Amino acid sequence: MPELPEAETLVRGLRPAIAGKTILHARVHHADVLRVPAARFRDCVRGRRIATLDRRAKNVLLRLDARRVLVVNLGMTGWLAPVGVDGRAPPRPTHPAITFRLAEGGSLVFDDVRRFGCVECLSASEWAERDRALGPEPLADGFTARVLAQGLGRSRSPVRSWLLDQRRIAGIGNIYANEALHRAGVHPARPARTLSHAESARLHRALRRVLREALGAGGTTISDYRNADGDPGEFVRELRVYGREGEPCFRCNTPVQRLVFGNRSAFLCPRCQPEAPSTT
DNA sequence: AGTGTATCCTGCAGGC
DNA sequence: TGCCTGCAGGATACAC
Repeated sequence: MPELPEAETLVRGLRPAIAGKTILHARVHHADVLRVPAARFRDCVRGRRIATLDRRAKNVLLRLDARRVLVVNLGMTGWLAPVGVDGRAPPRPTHPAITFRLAEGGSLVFDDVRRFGCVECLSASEWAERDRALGPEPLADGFTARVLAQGLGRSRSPVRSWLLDQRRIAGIGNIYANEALHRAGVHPARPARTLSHAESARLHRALRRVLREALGAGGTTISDYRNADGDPGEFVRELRVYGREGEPCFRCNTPVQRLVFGNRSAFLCPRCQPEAPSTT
């Protein structure tokens, strides 16, 4: 569910409510979202102050004291809900996996229906190693059209698969990969290195634009995603291909096609996104 | 270096 | 009403 815009929206909503607070203790309802034994996890976070909240790729980062980082990968249905913090009353989490009780009152609940999410308490060096393995942030200043073109140029994999690979570029998921490819007029199955300069420049623009617009709309909610206030994202209204199989392309009226490769659905307009390279 | 497949888990929609 | 299948925003491991 959550890609970069959803994780970022969640962090922005959580920050004022959670930053500066202290974790009294953690209660583990479902240990399968952890990667270490529950007792070790609880010891790692107990009594720690949450200095700041950040995002990297699709991960929510809670920077704790003692140089520890609580890394929350939201998976498909993960959500962080501030419950009873500063007198707020968002919708109750339905499938709590971890509850962080806060010393100042209330708690932060990691809620996850499918439990594909993952919560880890890492040392500074463990996090640094993880961080290094992730590709560049697509909205950062350093992510230029040239950086994208160079990355694409080295790979034979389908460009949609390339975009989903967090080691190559961070934070892109299936929705925004498909939406950016449609806006750029690039077929998702095209081998990455066959994109022309014009195409990779268009893809660069489309990616940044789609991510920024989605951020402005508070992300995309298909069914589960909620921000820190429990509200859905509005970008679903702006989707041009994702989930629109058989419906007309907004640009040319050709029915949107669904393809399956890399074990995931790809959505495209066969007319606007030709299989052969184009230079226009 | 690729790709297809399976896995983790729950819920929902659609067909019968 | 129930039962079945397929599908879902993610990430990983495996064999080929």
